[in-house]
Amino acid sequence: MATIYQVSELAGVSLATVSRVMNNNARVSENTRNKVLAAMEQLGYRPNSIAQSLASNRSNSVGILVSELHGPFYGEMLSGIENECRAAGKHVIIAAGHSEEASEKDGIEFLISRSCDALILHVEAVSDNYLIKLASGNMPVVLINRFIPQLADNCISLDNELGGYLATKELLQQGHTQLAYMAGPMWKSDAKDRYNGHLRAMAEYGLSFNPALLAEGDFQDSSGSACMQQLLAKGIPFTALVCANDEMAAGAMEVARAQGLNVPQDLSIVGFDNLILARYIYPKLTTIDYPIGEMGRMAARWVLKNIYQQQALQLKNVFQPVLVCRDSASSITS
Amino acid sequence: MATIYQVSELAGVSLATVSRVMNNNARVSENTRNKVLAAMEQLGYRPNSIAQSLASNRSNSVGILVSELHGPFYGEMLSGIENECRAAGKHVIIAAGHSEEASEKDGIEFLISRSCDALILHVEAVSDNYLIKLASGNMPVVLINRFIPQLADNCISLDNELGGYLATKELLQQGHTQLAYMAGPMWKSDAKDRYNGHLRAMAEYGLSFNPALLAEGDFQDSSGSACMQQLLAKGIPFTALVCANDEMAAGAMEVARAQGLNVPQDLSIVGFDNLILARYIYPKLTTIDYPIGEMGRMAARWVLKNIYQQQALQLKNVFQPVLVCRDSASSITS
DNA sequence: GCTATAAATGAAAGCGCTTACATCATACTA
DNA sequence: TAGTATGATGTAAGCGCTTTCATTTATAGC
Repeated sequence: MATIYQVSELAGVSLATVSRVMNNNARVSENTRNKVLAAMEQLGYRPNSIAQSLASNRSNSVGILVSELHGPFYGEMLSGIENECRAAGKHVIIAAGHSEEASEKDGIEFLISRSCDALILHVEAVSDNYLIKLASGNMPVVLINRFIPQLADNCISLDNELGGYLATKELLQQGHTQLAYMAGPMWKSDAKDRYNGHLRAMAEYGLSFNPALLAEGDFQDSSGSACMQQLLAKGIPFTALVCANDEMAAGAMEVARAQGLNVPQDLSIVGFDNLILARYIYPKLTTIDYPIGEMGRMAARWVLKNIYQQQALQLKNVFQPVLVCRDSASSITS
Repeated sequence: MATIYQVSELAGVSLATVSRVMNNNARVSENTRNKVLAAMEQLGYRPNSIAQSLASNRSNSVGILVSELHGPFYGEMLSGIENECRAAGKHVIIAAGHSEEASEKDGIEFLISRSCDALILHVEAVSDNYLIKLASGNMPVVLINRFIPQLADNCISLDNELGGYLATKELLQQGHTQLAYMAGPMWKSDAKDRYNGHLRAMAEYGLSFNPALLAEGDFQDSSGSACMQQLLAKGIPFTALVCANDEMAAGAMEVARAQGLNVPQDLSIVGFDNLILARYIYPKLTTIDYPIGEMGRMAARWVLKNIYQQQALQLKNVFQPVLVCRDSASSITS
């Protein structure tokens, strides 16, 4: 690999000059610039970005931490971020936190040690305080899917409470009065918020919620199946089920079908997230759209604007969920 | 951020010694080691990996290029790689190539300039020659889902031809004789191989394939729907359909249902890949398992063994696809 | 005790860049 | 024409590490 030194030699200039034409941040005469470019071309020169980072203390790369690399949710988010960054000539370094505190911290430290210019984090296990402290350092931080009042400007979040409310309201409007709720792990704020939205809608319609019809899963489809079994086993009738995410809804639907329940005739189901799979499931899932790709893009824009001086960009911190009507929920037929 | 120099000062040793205890690659007396560790602890020292990379010309990170960051397929693969790497203390830098030649090359060059120790590539648009040339340089390269004879050792691939064969054979064994085939884009080698496997199975059963019952899609679900419409529009009867991947199968199934066809009673469908969604679809999709997560892990192991000297690891280059029987294919009922 | 050998440590030269500062033409101003 | 901006380029000091080589110190043999 050619170095800047060889380029400067071939072009007959100093390395400072080569650096200048590379970075385009100081005047260089048309003539020398051309000589340098020709030399670069001839040598197939590619700047060593590690050396650039070390010298400039900037890396042109943004660090991203997600809980998992697989799964439809994170893929969409990563894709949104990467698209936006690449278009701006920035690169991404990705680590996974696996929803465990130690692992999340470890990932964050790795990204920092990698001299990222900013961090985009989707973290769940780490505490608010840790993040507040982190953000008070030199490393710019953006939080996705988490809202911390003291860091409001750095948070790109969804109004989960509203989402839970909308999901439930849809069912209520269709005349259902006996609803079950399948929650995510309640220690996660999004799971709790969605549940609170549910309760608000219920209250608004003057319905009291039967705690026996609440099941807590872990956002995976298998727990959706398990929870559904639990709920049915209780023998308390319900005509509608709101699930805290699509994957659990899919698991639940499978069990329902296995037990001879028709969806939506016997049981209406509403999900949350609007994953791709919501369209594949049969019947197609009515759900709440979570614009995670767009939110990823927005987090990237936050970085572009605040770190890379792209002033023109418009930012938006809180996204509104929207109901997507498909086939899994219908008005009560009995 | 503390530097190695501050640590050495606090511990009262030279920076060379600090470096030695960090890297654990030279003898340091128990006594000094403890002093250094204590100093590190006290300062909250984290080595700057950029500087480490520049000095050592090793980065402890492996570069990964995938076509897309979203989608169930790549997520699984990335996850497999990341898990294996992280367990070994290596990190991943990810770029997307978007199946376009320029973009793939650009991504590869970025990863190289980032001083990755090795590259794991899932590329489609770039030529064999380019890859052969790349691999002949200093940068170790592993190819996933692509087989190039000259680079056989560096390829982790699936026997796609066998997969196509197995999918078709399953249908043939169930008594179907009128089969349609929905291919992926034929310029991609995996699409072609799968199709060839289909032809082999047909030939083995003494059936000639009717070219009118071949449709070429692009591996997306929307093209699955479009192709299905085309096929049905021709009015040539067929009782079974083999799809070159699950997503197209999902699209096709939707159209079939819309046209009043019951799966599998009226039409048997077999997919390929065994994505998560294959389990969610109704009826559950019979398909060919593509162990992409496992293959990602294997690619990572290749790197660990060949680059990071973890000799003990066992490698495997070619994976065998396996039929997964579910509900979308059944013996002919008429 | 004194040398031969090995173990522990330090000094210093990079790795490939960026960037503050110095230098040298050239073009204006008065 | 001297004096001064101004633009173009070069010089050299780092950035925070690794690693070679030299030096010092401990260990052992006799």
